[in-house]
Amino acid sequence: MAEKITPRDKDYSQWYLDVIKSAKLADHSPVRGCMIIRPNGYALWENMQAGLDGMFKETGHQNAYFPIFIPQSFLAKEAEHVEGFAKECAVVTHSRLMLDDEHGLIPDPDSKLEENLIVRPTSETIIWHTYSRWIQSWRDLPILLNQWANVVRWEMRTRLFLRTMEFLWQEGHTAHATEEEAVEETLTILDVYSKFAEEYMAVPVIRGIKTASERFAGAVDTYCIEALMQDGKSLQAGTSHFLGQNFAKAFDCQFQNKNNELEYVWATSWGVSTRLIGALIMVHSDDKGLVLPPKLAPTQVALIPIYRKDEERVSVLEVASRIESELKAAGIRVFVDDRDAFRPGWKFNEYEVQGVPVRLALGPRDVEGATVEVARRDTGEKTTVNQSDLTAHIQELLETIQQGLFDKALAERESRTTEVDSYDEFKTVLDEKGGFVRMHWDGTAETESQIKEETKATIRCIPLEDYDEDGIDPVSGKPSKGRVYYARAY
RNA sequence: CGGGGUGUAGCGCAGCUCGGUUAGCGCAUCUGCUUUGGGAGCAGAGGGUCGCAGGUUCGAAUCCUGCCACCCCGACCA
Repeated sequence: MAEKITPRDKDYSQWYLDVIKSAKLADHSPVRGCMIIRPNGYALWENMQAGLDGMFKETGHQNAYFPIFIPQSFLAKEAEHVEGFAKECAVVTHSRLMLDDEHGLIPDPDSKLEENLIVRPTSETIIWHTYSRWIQSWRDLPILLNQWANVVRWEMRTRLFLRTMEFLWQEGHTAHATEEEAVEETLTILDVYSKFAEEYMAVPVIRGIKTASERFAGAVDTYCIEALMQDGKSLQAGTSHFLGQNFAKAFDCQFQNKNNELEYVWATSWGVSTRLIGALIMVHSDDKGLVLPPKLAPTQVALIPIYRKDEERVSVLEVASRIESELKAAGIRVFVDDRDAFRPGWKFNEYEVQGVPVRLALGPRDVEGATVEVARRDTGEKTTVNQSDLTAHIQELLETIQQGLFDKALAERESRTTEVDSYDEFKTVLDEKGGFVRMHWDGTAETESQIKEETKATIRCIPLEDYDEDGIDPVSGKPSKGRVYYARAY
């Protein structure tokens, strides 16, 4: 691909799309708002799934699968839930097509369904319908399930990975006997999400709770992790909801507790999606293309053999293959690109654009001196390493890169987080610097929506850490219990 | 749904104002030779119902009418 990537400071959105395109992560589909996830993108998703899935299982969850179609009547049962999702549902009304002389292929009017089916925008309704049949006693609780699935939300404006009409995600749905246990579950998952974001994705996150206006439709409380992108905008990277007894009441899901009383079941739901890939791109990548953290990179090390004559080819490939075995034995995901159809320079560029953390070059000079050229994707730094030290060196380097990416992202976020005590300063910071702005909030929806209207900034969250501090909301002049995180967001 | 714009090769575009004979350019693709330590060079080749449907005309990518699709801004978006 001879395509140039638009620099970030010229056009950030275009840069984002260029990175995705040149790293071959995804394509636009013939259907507006949908995306084709290409092998490079899907491999990344598989690594994310593997990491998260392991953590879910460690915390006692099991996977299950519920159907993609939900009876329309189910969606009507929880009032706030309907309001939140009704405007963005794909509806199935017919079961077959027929050939019409005038119009060609049309839905067969005779096949109209008795009840419309909704393509799930999320699965609370069908799952709580099911739970109401599974749960009778406190002995049936808790239920700790997760499912990996696709969902559809008919969005007006879409962007690859960040907001698509169909996306892949995991959704956890748990049922508990007590409020305390459900709240604890919500927070356990928030921990899992922050740990995953920070340790695997190398993306630092703010953990917090959403205000009423940003809350999930049907939740009592929505906890979230928020990450700051390089353009100073915030991205909600994961949410964990305490649903109270709302869905249990809507689906009549009661159990007999230890006191022999009937009680509604307490619920949580939580999810992260392919949007995480968008976050990953926007936090680490640069004007040369994708930059991936080693823990999630499908290929951690790309080895490029260099040769001219046939006898060089033989000797170089022999060493390359030995290095490949050694690295693989150490659990490193290495790929030897011995394709003759492409030249070394082209390959160097290819792996840079695709974000492979470490590139090795091995030519006749190296074979002679028993060395390898090692290049880092994140810093561009090149060194020459003795073949005998290579495996240990790479292992250490991958950890260094992983940590380096996190440290850099954290430093960036900290430098872009500003505490302000006046509305004027708030606006100035937002326009000139972007990022998170920590300001006192009086806790009212009025102030929140006034600020949103005037500045397009929203309260990303009320943070769980560093919150308690009495003060005054500079917009309303009313007392405040602490500083919240404001930002313009995706 | 309101405002603006665009449909010509896989992708990006020119040509349209002022109709004319074989519709062109860049990238990509294919073949051959030379190349290979940072996106190779040269030579040749393949690839098009000009968004769709009508109309005007000897003749339409070009003019007229209708339709369709997509994009941008706004509205909307847990």
